[in-house]
Amino acid sequence: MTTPMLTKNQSLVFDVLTKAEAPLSAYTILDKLRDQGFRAPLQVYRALDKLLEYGVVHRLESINSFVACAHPHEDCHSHGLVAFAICESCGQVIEFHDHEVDHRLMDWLKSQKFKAEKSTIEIRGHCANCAA
Amino acid sequence: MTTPMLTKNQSLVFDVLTKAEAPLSAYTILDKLRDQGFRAPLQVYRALDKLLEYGVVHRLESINSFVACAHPHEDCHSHGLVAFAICESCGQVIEFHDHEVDHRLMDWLKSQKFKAEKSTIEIRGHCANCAA
DNA sequence: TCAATTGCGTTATGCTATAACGTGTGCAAT
DNA sequence: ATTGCACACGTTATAGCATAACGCAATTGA
Repeated sequence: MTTPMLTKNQSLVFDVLTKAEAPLSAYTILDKLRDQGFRAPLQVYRALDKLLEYGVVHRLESINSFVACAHPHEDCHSHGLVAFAICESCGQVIEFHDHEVDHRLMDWLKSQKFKAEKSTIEIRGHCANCAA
Repeated sequence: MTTPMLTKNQSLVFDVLTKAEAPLSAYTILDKLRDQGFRAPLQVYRALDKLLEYGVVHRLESINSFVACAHPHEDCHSHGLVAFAICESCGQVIEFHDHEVDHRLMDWLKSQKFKAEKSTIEIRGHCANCAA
């Protein structure tokens, strides 16, 4: 999908996520944008919905947070499953695409006649820096 | 880990999950146990915490729900990663263990010097019955 | 006996997400 | 030009998920 021009709210939310060093919750984003006129959660969620749809932002289900896509120039939908390693100390996220994991899972789903639509692969732990 | 004797609350919660045909949220479990004397969310969450620790229940992060382990006689921790296919129509969950996906992800994590602690693999879509 | 641990019950609170309403703007079709 | 539509936006209210903090009771082991 080609990403269309972002609206003002979408740009504000995207910028906050891009500049962040770790995933942010919707309410954290809201707080960071109060000075820009944001007042309610829906303003954030609506922008996030679009950014997710465009594939430029990912949602991390296991920590109820959002992160800018680490590969902004490619289409995340085109390189299959996305996996995330999330450091529970520093919050850093490493994004990972692997066709082999992808194929293996898809083969299994096929054998179950299961039609996949959305997938989540998230590993929580500690990154190289934080693993004491 | 050997599962110790369950307490009364833990047994009640576990029974509800075992008899359910789909994952249940903590608040749904609470409602089902009001007749048994449950009054507050914490009673459910505390039982769930223990059941998760014992490995007899799984948490589905992407839908904020809980499901009894499909392989109650084995130790889910011993066969590596667990993956779930979740039907968005009927709610049915198929649990899946695959060493190849496991190894592949673990190798990648190792290459990143990332110490994995908890993992989530969840695929949402439609099961064979519900895929129109 | 005393202290430590564990489970339990209760109240209150905080965090996450969406429903439902209405407004304004741009744009295409008639 | 006006009508109708689609879309983004703003606001208030509410629903749904999860935990903090308190105190009590039972158990265990030094």
